[in-house]
Order: sequence, then structure tokens, then C-alpha cells
Amino acid sequence: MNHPIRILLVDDHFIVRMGLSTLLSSQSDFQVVAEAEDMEQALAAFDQHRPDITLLDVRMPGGSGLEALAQILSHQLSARVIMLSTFELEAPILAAHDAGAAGYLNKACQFAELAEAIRNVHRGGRCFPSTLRMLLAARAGQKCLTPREVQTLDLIRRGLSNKEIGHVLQISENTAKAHVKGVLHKLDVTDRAEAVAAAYDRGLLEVD
Amino acid sequence: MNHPIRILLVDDHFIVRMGLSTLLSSQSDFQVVAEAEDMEQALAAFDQHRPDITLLDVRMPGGSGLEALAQILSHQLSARVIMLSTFELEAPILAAHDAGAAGYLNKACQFAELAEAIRNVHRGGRCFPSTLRMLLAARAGQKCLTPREVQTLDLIRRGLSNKEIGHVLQISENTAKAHVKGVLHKLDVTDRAEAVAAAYDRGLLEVD
DNA sequence: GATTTCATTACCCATTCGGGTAATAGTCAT
DNA sequence: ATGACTATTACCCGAATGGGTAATGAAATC
Repeated sequence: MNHPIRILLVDDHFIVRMGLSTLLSSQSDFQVVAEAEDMEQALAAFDQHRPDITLLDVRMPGGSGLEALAQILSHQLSARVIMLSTFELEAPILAAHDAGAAGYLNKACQFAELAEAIRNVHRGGRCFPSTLRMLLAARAGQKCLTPREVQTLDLIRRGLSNKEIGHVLQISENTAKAHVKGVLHKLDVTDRAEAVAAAYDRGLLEVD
Repeated sequence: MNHPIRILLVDDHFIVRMGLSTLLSSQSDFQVVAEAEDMEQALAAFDQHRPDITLLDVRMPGGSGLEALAQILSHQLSARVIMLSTFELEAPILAAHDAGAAGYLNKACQFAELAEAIRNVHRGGRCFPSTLRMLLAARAGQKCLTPREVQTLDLIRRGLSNKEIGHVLQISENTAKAHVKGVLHKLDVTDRAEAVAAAYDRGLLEVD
């Protein structure tokens, strides 16, 4: 191979980096040029090496992987980034897709899938879970919370009443109620408790 | 080394198994004797190889890692099992401790920590996060939900009203209310929505 | 045997919630 | 500029919620 695919690994788990590094190095057309364990290191490594492909963990200390993705793309719009995740939650997949990721893979995937995804993305393709179409379709069916509703949801999970939400958001209780209604409606749930559960399940809210 | 420490790896992520395998094999006193990616394979491999140490992922398809732990210990009470996790949530740490795990490690740990933990556990020691003491102390301070309250919490997250909870649990609405009160009180929250959030954050409820 | 915890039920009551409906105004894209 | 979406506010109303308090029996623990 005259031109091995130069790869940057970003994951806060040392064990995962080692696994990826070992696996990728077994292929003669792959070359891991750098590793990083947080967003800061990732950006520095990216700027220094300008890898062909960046494998980026969705979950990271010091800023989510999606933020890191945005940062990287702002440095080089043509960067090819494949997101790696532990779970396939709706929100992160869609967010990665929208933010311009070239792919989204579950860490439970087989190595053949990963290798194929990397080669495919390097060729200019994209690689997302088969569920993406349905997720996009579902979203097209009028969902996704407005910014205000996201704020409201975050206050709901903290146990605030409508009145308190209104106070925090500097709006009337009635308006807060309207936003809560919007949240319940769009998440297709009957009360705040179920809304919080749905938000966690879909990746709208993060643990902690 | 006349007696390398014989290790079984259990993790549904191929990448993680590869990482662990590579890292552990670099030490002459470690020998990875088998790998498994689900509970069934794990039990089969355990019975076949009777490893000195089992590294067991907390999260697994086909039954949680804690169930797998219980199964393994029921096959051999003296088994030394170290749980591996992505996050350090309260509930799983305590559950692993109670269930008889020999250790609990975050996958983000350094390799030196992991190696030391394995050797320490092999010597008969245990290895838990430094937070364990505080968690045990916190639990001693009268917390932890009763079985009935756990059931109630699970119905709360599904959006059921007190009346519906009573119906499902075959008890009166008043009793359901009493259980809900218990949940709110013990989790130290003001309403059902916050209770659900707290339960996710503490690992009492799992995503999905 | 005594104590504690759990599960069960009940009642009161003020507050909150969620559904329905509707209006105004700003923004943004076609 | 016309329509679509968002944010804002308001009102009604029946149902649900959460806090307080209290009692009973069963089971487990000491």
C-alpha cells in the first residue's frame, strides 16, 4: 500500500484505544497515527496529524463527542469522522448525522464492519446504522423539541413545578405550562415522569 | 512464571475484548484462556476453563453482568470476578459488592491499575473504587428502596398514575400512593419526574 | 418475646397537573 | 409577503399529586 489510511483514535477508555489500535494495525492499509483521550488532546492531535479518518467516541470527559466533532469540522470541513458509541440511541445518531459525521458505529460491531466502514468512508461514503432512515422519517413526522422545550425538560427532571420553571425561565407559569405540554406531546407521553424516562432512553438527557 | 494467572474475558464489545486481550497478554504472568460475549458463552467458558480471574462487563446483552456474576458464583463460590464498567454508578457498584464480586473497575482506568487489581484479587484481595466506603455509609443512612417501591418506581417511569399503579400491582390506590411517597422520600426528591431522573443517575433504572 | 421493617389501607386537603382552546407577536424561509 | 413555526400569555376544569397522620397484620430480626 502506497497510501495507508491514516487514522486518529479518540476515546477516553484506554482499553478501547488499545483494542482499536491492535485491530487496525493488523491491516496493512491502516495506520494509527495518533491517539487522544479527551477533546483537548483530540483537537491538538487532529491539527498536528490531519488524519484521513478520525474515530471519535460519542461520550467523552470534557465535552461530548458531538462538540468535539463540531470543533474538528470547524478546523477542517472535509474531515472524515466516524463516531463510536456504546449504545445506539436516537438523539446522538441524528445529532452526529446532522453535524456532519461520516459514520456512526456501535462498539459491539464486528471488526469486519469497522474496517469496511473506514474504507468506505475513506472512499467518500458514509456509514450509519440501518435505523437511521427510520429515525429521520420519525423526525420528519414533526418531532424534535424546540430549544425552549429542551430547557423546560431539563428543569422538569430537576423536580421543578410549572410555576418554578416559569420563574427560572423568566416567563409566566402559563407559558411554562405551554412548554411542558409541548414536551409531553412531542415525546408522546402522559406525564413528566414518563417524559424524563423517554428523554433518557432516547439520549436527550445524559446520566449525570 | 510457573503459574500464570488464567483469565476469562466477558464483554459484548469485540473491541474491548481485543484491547484487554492485547494488554493482558503483554504481561508474562497473565494468560487469557477464553473470551465470551454474552452470559451463555460466559457460563460455558467458565465451566470449561475454571479461570483464576473473570473480567466481567457490567452491561451485557441477554442478562445484566450482575446476573452473570450470580450465576458464576453459584457454579463456584470461590470464583474471583472483577466487574468492568463504563461508568461508576452507585447502584451497580453496591450490587456487585453485595453479590460477591472481588472488584469493580472503570474501563477508563490505566492499565497499571487493572494489572494491579488482577494480581491483588488473585492474591485474595478485593478492589473497589474509593467511593465504595461513602456509598456504603450513605446506604447505612437508611435508604435503598423496598422491592415494592422498586416496582412502583418502574411503573412511575412508564407514566402510570397512582390508580393505575394500584391496579397493576393488585393493591388499592391508597397503597400505591404510600409506595410512591416512600420512593420520593427515600430518593429525596419532590415529584415523580425528579425521582425518575435520580433513579437513572444512580443506576437504579437502566436505559431502555 | 420484643422490636423493627414492610405492605396494606384509609382520610383530609391544598396544590399541581394536564387537556382543551385561543389569541398575539416575532422570526424565518419560500 | 405569505405561510410556518416559535414564544408568549390567558382561562376553565376535572383529575392527579404530594404532604400529613394513623392504623393493622405479617414477617423478619434480635
